[in-house]
Amino acid sequence: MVIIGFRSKIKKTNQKKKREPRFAFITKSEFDHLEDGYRWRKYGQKAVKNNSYPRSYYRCTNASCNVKKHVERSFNDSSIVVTTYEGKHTHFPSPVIARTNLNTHFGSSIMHGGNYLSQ
DNA sequence: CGGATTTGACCTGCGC
DNA sequence: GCGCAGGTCAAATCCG
Repeated sequence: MVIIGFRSKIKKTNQKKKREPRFAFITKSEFDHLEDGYRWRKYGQKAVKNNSYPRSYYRCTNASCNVKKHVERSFNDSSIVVTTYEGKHTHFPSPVIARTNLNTHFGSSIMHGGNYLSQ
């Protein structure tokens, strides 16, 4: 029996063609999945050496949205997670527009609006 | 039934 | 040239 569904996907070696700006946010929450107005789908998880906690990779579920989100736990405070957004939302915020009310529930979330992440 | 999630395996790039 | 690390995708599975 031959192996079906083999990885025969042709990927362009141009992966490093464009450098998208990255924005890092510090969010205080013990939950990795925070509702920021969009729906995220986890597509991978890898452990980081600097941190003893695994890093989660999320991607926007919208077809017109090519935004990626990386969620990593803080090394000193396991209650703090570092959310890094990569790319920009090119679609109208509507997937979770009704969930905006839920966003109010996250009053404990602090956002250090600072793009201290230098590319 | 659909959507979302999980884990494993594979690929690429870089360093020495 | 080879090895290592990091990153991503696919398929299968589960829940509401």
